Amino acid sequence: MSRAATTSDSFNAVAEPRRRDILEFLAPAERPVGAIVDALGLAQPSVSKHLRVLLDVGLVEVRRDGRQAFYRTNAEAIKPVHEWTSRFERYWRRQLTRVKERAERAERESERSDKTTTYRRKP
Amino acid sequence: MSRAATTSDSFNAVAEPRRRDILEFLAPAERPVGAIVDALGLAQPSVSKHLRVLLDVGLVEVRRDGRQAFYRTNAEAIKPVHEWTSRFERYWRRQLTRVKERAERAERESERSDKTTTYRRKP
DNA sequence: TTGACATATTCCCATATGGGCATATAGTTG
DNA sequence: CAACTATATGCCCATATGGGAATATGTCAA
Repeated sequence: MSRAATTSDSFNAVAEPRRRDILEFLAPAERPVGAIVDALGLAQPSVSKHLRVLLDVGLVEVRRDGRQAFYRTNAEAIKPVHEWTSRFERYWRRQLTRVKERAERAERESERSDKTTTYRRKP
Repeated sequence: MSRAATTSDSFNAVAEPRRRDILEFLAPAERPVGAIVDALGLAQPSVSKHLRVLLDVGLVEVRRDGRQAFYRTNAEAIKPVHEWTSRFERYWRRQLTRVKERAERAERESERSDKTTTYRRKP
């Protein structure tokens, strides 16, 4: 079935670096498409397409005035992502604690070796 | 150039619903691959592939013991995503305020019509 | 060594982009 | 109406998946 459509949810829409840039740019105040093009140095069609995706998932809103289209970030649509990541807050806090304890322990006991090892890619 | 590789960053890795499920499942404690397969009802090869992606971006860690591989969520790798979304917190708070004010105003003044309209897709 | 068990890889395929470029749509102005 | 401006779409193409099935790799037990 291939990949899920970016059009379906905020998580996918936000996975695109350029779209994140656009969202940041449009968060303080609404801007016409041309301003985004100038500010981010992207091609106009490209910006329109990204805006289309963002609009489809509700991450931005538009206000048309004459031949211009003023877009603006709809911050509320980012909340779901924020909330999802928040569920892990307790865990990374806990991990930090563990790391600290481990460091202090290592400082006390000079040396030792574990039977099992924990790997992490791309160190 | 096509789409950015999911392998490159947490944002893309987390865009996959199944991978989010896996991360949640592995957050409380490490689990062997088989446990994930059973718990989420996914095919074993599929799980291995998702774990591979998560491992590449550092979202999980492995501890090998015999023929089993115990995976565990590395919550800290989710922080960047959390922090990025946090930058919009002030905006959605502000928006909520605006919405509330608008509602109260509407309650007072019976009717009125705006010159410009704000659209949102897929209402 | 052989066979069972736990994971990881590889192949193949259908689908979804994202970028570049050209063109279609409006809305504006002379 | 014609020329111009601001955006939106359509096309084509290279690339990255994700799932399913089959197979490879590694480990343990008899």
